[in-house]
Amino acid sequence: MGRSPCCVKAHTNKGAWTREEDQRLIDYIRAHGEGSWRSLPQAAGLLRCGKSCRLRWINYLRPDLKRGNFTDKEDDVIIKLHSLFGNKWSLIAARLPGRTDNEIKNYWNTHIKRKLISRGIDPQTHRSLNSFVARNSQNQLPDVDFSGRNTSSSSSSKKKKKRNAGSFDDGKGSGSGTTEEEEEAPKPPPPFDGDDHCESVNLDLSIGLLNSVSKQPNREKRRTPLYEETAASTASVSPSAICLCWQIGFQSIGHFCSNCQPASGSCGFR
DNA sequence: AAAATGAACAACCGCAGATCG
DNA sequence: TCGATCTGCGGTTGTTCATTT
Repeated sequence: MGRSPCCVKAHTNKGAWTREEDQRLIDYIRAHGEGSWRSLPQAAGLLRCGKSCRLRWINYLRPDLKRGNFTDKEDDVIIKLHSLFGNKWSLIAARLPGRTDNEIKNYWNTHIKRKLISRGIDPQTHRSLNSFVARNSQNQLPDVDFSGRNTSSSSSSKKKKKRNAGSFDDGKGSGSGTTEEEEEAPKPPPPFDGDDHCESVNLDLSIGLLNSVSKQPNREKRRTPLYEETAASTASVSPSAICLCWQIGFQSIGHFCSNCQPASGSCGFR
């Protein structure tokens, strides 16, 4: 589209980051802060694209990242938020402190999709697969798919994996996989029913919320701690907005928006 | 033991929107 | 107001490694 490339690709490294590159990036950001990604590589002495530096920092090096397994509650929050927002991974990540959109996206594609399918729930529509078949048989189109593609390569085999993340050992990969174990265990009837849940979701609300949040200037959004920003923007967007803290399970994981009363343990909007 | 397969996830790509001059 | 630039996002690809054949 006639845009200049984000960097001079002839002199940039690609692929896995080395420990030295990571350290350079960390040192530079500690000294100068985030931002100016385009000029950062040169300033930090890195032969990397600025975009690549940003991604590495955001997804892997940021000190506030919570590495390791996703908990059951995080699973549930992700599923519920996905039913509201679709593949808006950044919005979902904003509500899961310490998790990145990339991490959640990967986790969704590799774990949760299969989990939902095994429960008979369509991962995109969050409706029962049976109802999907039934509606198709009536010649009706399914609900709009946010991504419009089918990336699932589902397999029934569960493999226990232990990997080192990145290009070297930092301990990140050592803890993954609890949800896989859960999947193997015999499950009670699913606590989360796609149909029931979807019926309770006001799509107009979710769409309005999305637009409002996305209208905020990007740089402002980034400066604000994720969960604070989320609650504040949600509350400020619309005075009559419905607080989702309770619905999506914030309180069960110890997070409250400004509309909620932690002391009482109840949400004012509930 | 080797090859094939598939899962996991880091990293890349291209686009859209925001910002700047 | 407009074009150039920067940044962030979502989708996709590449790589590694565990498991299966």
